[in-house]
Amino acid sequence: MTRTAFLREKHDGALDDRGSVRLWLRLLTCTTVIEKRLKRGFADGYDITLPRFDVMAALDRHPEGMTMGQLSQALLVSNGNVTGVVQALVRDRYVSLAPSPTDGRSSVARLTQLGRECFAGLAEAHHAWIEAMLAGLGREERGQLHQLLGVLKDSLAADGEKE
Amino acid sequence: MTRTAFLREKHDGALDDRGSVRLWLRLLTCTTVIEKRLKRGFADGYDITLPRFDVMAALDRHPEGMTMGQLSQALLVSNGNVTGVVQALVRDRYVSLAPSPTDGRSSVARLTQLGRECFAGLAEAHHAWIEAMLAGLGREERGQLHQLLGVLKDSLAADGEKE
DNA sequence: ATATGATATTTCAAGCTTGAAATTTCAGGC
DNA sequence: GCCTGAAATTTCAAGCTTGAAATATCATAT
Repeated sequence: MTRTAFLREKHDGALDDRGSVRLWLRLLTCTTVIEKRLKRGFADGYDITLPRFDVMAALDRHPEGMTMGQLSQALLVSNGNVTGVVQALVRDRYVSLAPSPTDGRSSVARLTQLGRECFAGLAEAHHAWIEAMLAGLGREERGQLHQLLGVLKDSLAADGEKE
Repeated sequence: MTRTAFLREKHDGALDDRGSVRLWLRLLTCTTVIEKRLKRGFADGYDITLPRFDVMAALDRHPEGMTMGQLSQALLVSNGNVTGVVQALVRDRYVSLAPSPTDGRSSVARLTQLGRECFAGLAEAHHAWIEAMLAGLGREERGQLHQLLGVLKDSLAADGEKE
């Protein structure tokens, strides 16, 4: 019995068939599913959380270090949030915090040697999981999806300007 | 000065330009932005949270009521989660809980009259916000995006089968 | 009737997230 | 040197989320 797998969609079977809402729910469902699988993968195999991975990824691309504010901007999360996540990473010896030499209010976060080494493995797993989840999309489809999401991004930016 | 609005993308400027990861980050960014705006809109204008709205939306489409397990499945969240959100809605008189007549383990949640009335306004606002955020996409583009996300959903379902 | 495994739910600790308030530091103007 | 507004950060309460453990109930075979 080779039944084809399918995924329930959030609010499946909604009667209010307003297209824009259905599109949004589908977008939300895809993102949620991917995010949960990544989270699970990191938790099961590497004992790390997604937010911590995000911080490490940002720091990995900025060997010179990043301030809390820069991290907050790069990750689209609040300042207070970054504080907690970075503290956890410092406690685990993956990240070091040093006072900024140019601005007494800021401190600069950097990956430690241990952090860099661990992150290499994390990034590889992360990439492989995503590749597997996108395996059903051809090269052409990926390009189209990326392009359409770009249009959506622009639409969101335009809408965000209006207040 | 009419500068064109744009949106920062999570991990913008990543050096590891692996296409699948970039596609995922763009998907994540769009979803995150939309979700935050909905959340903000509900919090500012209606003093309600997104999870509570989700529960009310599910119940609105099931006037006969839903068990906790059904809510959990419909919303793709854990059982324990539903318990807390429903309790908050019961406290606010939007939802009623009654023991299931057929199964002593289950209780059935329903929208109260107050809940139904409030939800009508919430749903209208929700739809309008989404419509505004998608305003930059034409009819054709929406259809394509919806279709491609369907392909992605199938890909996720296929990948999920593999364990 | 009862034992047993399955099912529905709640409880709970740990972690993420936000926004607002408080704190510290900076940068100019005086 | 001081004052003042701006900027960077931390703190904190409230709320969401999960997964695991605990409870309670059901369904069935004996």
